[in-house]
Amino acid sequence: MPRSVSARPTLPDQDVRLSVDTIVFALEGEQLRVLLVKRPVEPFAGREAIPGGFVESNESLDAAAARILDAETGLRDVYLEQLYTFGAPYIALVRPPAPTPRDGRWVPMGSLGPLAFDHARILEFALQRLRYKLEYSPVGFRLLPQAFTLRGVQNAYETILGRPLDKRNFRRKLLSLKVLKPLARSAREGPHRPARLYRFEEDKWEGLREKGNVFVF
Amino acid sequence: MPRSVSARPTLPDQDVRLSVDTIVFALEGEQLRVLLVKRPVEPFAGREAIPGGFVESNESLDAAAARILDAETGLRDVYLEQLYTFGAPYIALVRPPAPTPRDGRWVPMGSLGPLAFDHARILEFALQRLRYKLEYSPVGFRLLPQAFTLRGVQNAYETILGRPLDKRNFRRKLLSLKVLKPLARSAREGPHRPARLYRFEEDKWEGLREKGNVFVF
DNA sequence: CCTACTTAGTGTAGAATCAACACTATGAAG
DNA sequence: CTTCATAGTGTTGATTCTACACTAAGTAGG
Repeated sequence: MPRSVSARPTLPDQDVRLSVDTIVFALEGEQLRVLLVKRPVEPFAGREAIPGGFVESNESLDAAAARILDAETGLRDVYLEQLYTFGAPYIALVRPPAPTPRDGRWVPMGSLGPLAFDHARILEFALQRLRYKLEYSPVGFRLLPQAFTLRGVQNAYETILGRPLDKRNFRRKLLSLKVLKPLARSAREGPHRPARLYRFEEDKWEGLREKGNVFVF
Repeated sequence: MPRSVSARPTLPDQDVRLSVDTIVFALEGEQLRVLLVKRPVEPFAGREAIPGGFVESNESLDAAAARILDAETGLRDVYLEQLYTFGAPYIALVRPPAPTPRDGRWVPMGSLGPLAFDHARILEFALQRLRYKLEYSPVGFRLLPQAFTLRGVQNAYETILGRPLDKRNFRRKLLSLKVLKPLARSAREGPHRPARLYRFEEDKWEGLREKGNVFVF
């Protein structure tokens, strides 16, 4: 299965090798300390760095992490955990109408068949990430058209989270963030009362987190 | 700088190559959909999979992700974000007394000098992770001795979070999780009233998240 | 044995936040 | 002008969070 690793970009061009870095924390009195080693070689010879090294062929990442940590610092038998379980780190979000892919097909998350590798687990994980991310970042709006209705946002959230949300509570909370700009035009679809359209104001979002503001449903 | 990538373990032994996988989400009506492609080659030929491919030498991960997505699905100009910013995915936690490393040295998080690569940013990120993780997982106890006092836990949390916590609120909340087992013995250090010792019960933690229980200070 | 010292350990009240809930307003279509 | 379907709006009770101060107990020293 794919694993999280890192490649040192400062390596010679020929063949990329994989490196694992390990951040070691310890508490000492009132301080949180981290273990650094001095690099004996270029690049950055002499600079302090997080312990890390290259994965050998046929070696698991877990094994490599343990081996390298031992080799570089002499530490062994410590609690070691992979910070992220999976290594395929890209998520893409597209706005509707979803483009028709030249190859591949769109599959509802609810009806996945058997997948290659451990891709099923990766997808599950990515969905989890997306859910968590909804709470503290504006990723949701990247899945919506530039102009959207409040109902549209709520639908998106409900779809992603997989549960219904209270309309009034949702609107109150969303609007209280003051990141949406009401547009002049309103949506006209169906023979019903059209809803107001909004636009997401990227810049207004900045600093919300610092102010302790979150967006949890 | 190191980047998040994944290695397909099913590759021939000789030289490991790097792959990037991209999960593409889109909303369609009431469904969250994901883009899958059929693998044309072994391993898992014919199986559906997340679009992904190998990074070329001298190619950045961002560039590789975009290139591969385009090549495999024809999608371009979508919002692409690296799920995790850094690729060094291991964090180790050691209990006091912190072992003396054969090489390297312990550095307080507060007084880091210049570091190799982008390790400063990685450390900052790891600390963030550790803080977040405190809230929903029992990692904190991995930094403490097997037997600890409530004050000890609070000190650890205060150190990691970098801010003082209310003693009574902290104890109430921690004990309400019912994951600590009081021990018979109590701590004897200093000429003062010794505090009760507790042990963390790993198994009691399981399922706390499901029950919607979190541990935020 | 008594006193002093220092940390352990405990409860409450007011504020803020969350969750549940139902009706009126408005535009389109016929 | 009536019908229909969705848009849009406040309040209340429950829960959770935060701020805050005193008594209890063990050790050490006289």
